[in-house]
Amino acid sequence: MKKTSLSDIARQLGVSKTLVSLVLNGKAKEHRISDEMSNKVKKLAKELNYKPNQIAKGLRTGRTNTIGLIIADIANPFFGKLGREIEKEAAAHGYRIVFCSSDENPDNSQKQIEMLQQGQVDGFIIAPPAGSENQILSLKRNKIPFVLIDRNFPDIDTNYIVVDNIQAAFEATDHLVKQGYSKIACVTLNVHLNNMNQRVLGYKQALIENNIPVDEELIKMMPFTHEKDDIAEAVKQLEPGNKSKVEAIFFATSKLGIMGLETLHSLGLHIPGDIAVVSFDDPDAYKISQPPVSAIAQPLQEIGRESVKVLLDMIHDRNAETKKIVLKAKFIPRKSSGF
Amino acid sequence: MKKTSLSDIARQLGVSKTLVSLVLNGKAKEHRISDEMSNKVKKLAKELNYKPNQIAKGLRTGRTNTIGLIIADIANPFFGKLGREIEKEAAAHGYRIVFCSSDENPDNSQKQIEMLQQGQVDGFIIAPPAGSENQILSLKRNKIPFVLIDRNFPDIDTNYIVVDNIQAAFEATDHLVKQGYSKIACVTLNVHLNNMNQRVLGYKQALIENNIPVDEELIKMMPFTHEKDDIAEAVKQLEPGNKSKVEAIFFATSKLGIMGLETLHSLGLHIPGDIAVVSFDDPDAYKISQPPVSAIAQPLQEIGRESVKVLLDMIHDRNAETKKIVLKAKFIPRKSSGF
DNA sequence: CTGAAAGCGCTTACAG
DNA sequence: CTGAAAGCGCTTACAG
Repeated sequence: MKKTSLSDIARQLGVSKTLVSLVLNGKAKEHRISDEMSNKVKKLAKELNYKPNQIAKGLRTGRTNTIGLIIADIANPFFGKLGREIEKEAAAHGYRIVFCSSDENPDNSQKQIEMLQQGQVDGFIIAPPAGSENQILSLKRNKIPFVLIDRNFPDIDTNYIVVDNIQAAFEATDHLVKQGYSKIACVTLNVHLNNMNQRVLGYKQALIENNIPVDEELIKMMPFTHEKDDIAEAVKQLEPGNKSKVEAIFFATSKLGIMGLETLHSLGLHIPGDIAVVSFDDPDAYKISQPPVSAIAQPLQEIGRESVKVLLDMIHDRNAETKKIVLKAKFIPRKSSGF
Repeated sequence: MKKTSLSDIARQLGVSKTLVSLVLNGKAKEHRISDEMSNKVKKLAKELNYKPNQIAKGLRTGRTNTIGLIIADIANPFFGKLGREIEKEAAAHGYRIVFCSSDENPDNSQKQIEMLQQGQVDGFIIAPPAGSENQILSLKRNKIPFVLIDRNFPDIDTNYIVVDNIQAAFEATDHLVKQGYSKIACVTLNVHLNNMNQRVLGYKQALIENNIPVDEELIKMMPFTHEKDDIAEAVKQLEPGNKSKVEAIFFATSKLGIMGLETLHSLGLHIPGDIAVVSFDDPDAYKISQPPVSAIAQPLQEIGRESVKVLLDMIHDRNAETKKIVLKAKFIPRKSSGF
C-alpha cells in the first residue's frame, strides 16, 4: 500500500498540486480558493488518509519540527524527568525530540551536534559538557537556534535556563548549620561547570556567613568519570562516624548522593545520628530512603517549559534577544538532616 | 555562512554532482573513478567542511537513519535506562532516536506513530500500551519495520524482546515462601498487558506450587492512572503490620513499589520485621533504601541491544522472519525480604 | 572514466 | 480563482 501524495489527490480531482497544497495548509482563504473546491480537496485527503511527507516538506521549507536534546545521560532520573517535561512542551507546539546522551564528554556532544546539524533539527536544547565552549560559539556564529540548560558559560552570551545554584546550596548548608552541625563536608565533581562551582560557592558562603571556617579537607572533588568505588573511597576519607572529623555531608549531585548513601549504609552508620546528609536534586530514591533525604528539588517542569519556549522564539526569530532565566530551586528538609 | 552543498564542490572542481556524490559515498572504485579525482573531491569536501544534508538524502533514499522509540514514560527510570541502552546501540549503527512517551495511553501512541510515520523514521521500537493492537496490526500491514519491547501481543505475530515475567515473578514469590512467609500479597496494575498478567501468574504459580492457597483478597489491582493516594489506600487495605492478614508484599512494578514503600514507611512499619517486600524492576532507589529492596532486575542492556539489532535486520530486509526473544530477568534478594 | 537528467514530495513565487 | 514551473539537495539509472 503506497502512501498517498499530493499529486495523487491532485490527479484524482483534476486540479494542480498547488491548489491541494494551499488548501491543506489552510491558505485557501488567503488565495481565494472556492469553498466548494476546498471542501472537495479536504474530503478526498481524509478519505485517502493523506499525511504530508515531512521529509519533503522539510527539504523545501528548511523546517523539521524537531528539536535536538543533548544532555549528559537520559538514564539519569534528573535528565529523564527533564526530558519528559521538554517532550511535553515540545509536543504541545508540534515538535518532536531527538535525544543524545553526551556522558559529559565534549567529544561526544561535538559529534552529536554535528550529526543533528545536517538539516535534521530546527534547534537545540543543550546541557553543555565542560570544554564544549567552542561548539556553543560555533552554533552562535552560525545562527543556529539553541538554549542551554542546567549550566551555562558565563563568558558566552546565550539563551539559558538554570537554577540559582548558589542560593540553593547556601540554603541547604545553612539548614545543616541551623540543625546544629558545624563540621560539614562537601562532595562534588572536579569539573569546570559553572553550576558545580556555584554549588560549592553557596556551600562556602553559608559556612562563612555562620562564622564557620572553610576546611578544604572537607571538600572532596570527584573526578567526573567517578565510579562507585571512588565515591566510597572519598566518603571513607572523611571518616564519617567520627564526629570530631565530620558531622554532615552535602552531596552536590544526586548521583554522588546515591552512591554516597550506599557507602554510609554499608559502613553501618545511622543517619542522621552518626552523620547527617543533604543533597542537590531530589530523585525518587530520596523519598523512600529511610530516613528520607533532605534535598534540593529543581523546578523541572518550569525548566522544561521555558527552554522549549525560548528555543521556539529563537527559531521563529533568529535575531531575538537572548534570554537568561534563573529559576529558584526548592530545599526540602527531611529526616536525614535531623529535621 | 551558507552550508556547502554537493553542487558547490562540483562547481569548484568543474565536475558533475554525480561524481562528487559517488566519491563521497565510497562508490568511486565501483564506478572506476580515478584515484586522483577521488582524492581531489575528498580533500575539497573536507576543506569546505561539507556535511550532506540528511533531509535531502532522506527524501531521495527513503531512509532517515532515525528510529522512533515509543515508551510509557522516559522519566520512569526503567524506560530511561532502557532508552539509554537503545540510544547506545543505535548510535553504534549510525542511527538516532526520537522518543515519545505514551503514558500507556493508546490514543497517544496512535498519534505518535502517525506523526513519526510521515517519512521521519525508518522503524519503531515500541512498548505498546494496552488497547494498541490495531496500531500494531496496521504497522504490520504496511510493512513498517518495528519491534515490541517489554510486552507483546500474543495473538499478533511480531518481533519482540521481553523477559520471562512468569519465571521472574515465580522466583521472587518462591523466595518469599522459602524465607518463611505465607501470607503474601500482590500489588499490580489493572491493565490488559501480557507482561502484567504474567507477573500475577508467576506469583500465583509459586503459591500453588508451595501448597499455599491463592487469596484474591491479597491481590490488589490498581487502576493504571494510579495516584500515590490510590496505592496508599490499597496498601493500607492489606493491613500491613497485622501478620495474621499479610506478611509480605510483591509489587509488580517499581513505580508501585516505590509508592508502596513510602506508605509502609509512613505507617512506621519495620521492613522486613513487620512486613517483607519484593518488587519487579530494580531502580537505584532500591539499592539505597534502608533496608535495600529485593528486586527483579531486567537485562536492560541486552533488551536495548537486541531490539535495535532486530529492528535493523527488519529495516534491511522487510521480509525477514519475525524474531521473538525472551530473556531472563535476575532476582536479587536483599534485606527487605529478610535475606 | 564521467555527466546530463530525472525524480524523491513538497512549497511558493509568478503569471494569467 | 487556478496552474505550470522552479527548486530544496541529494542519488541513481542511463548513456556515452
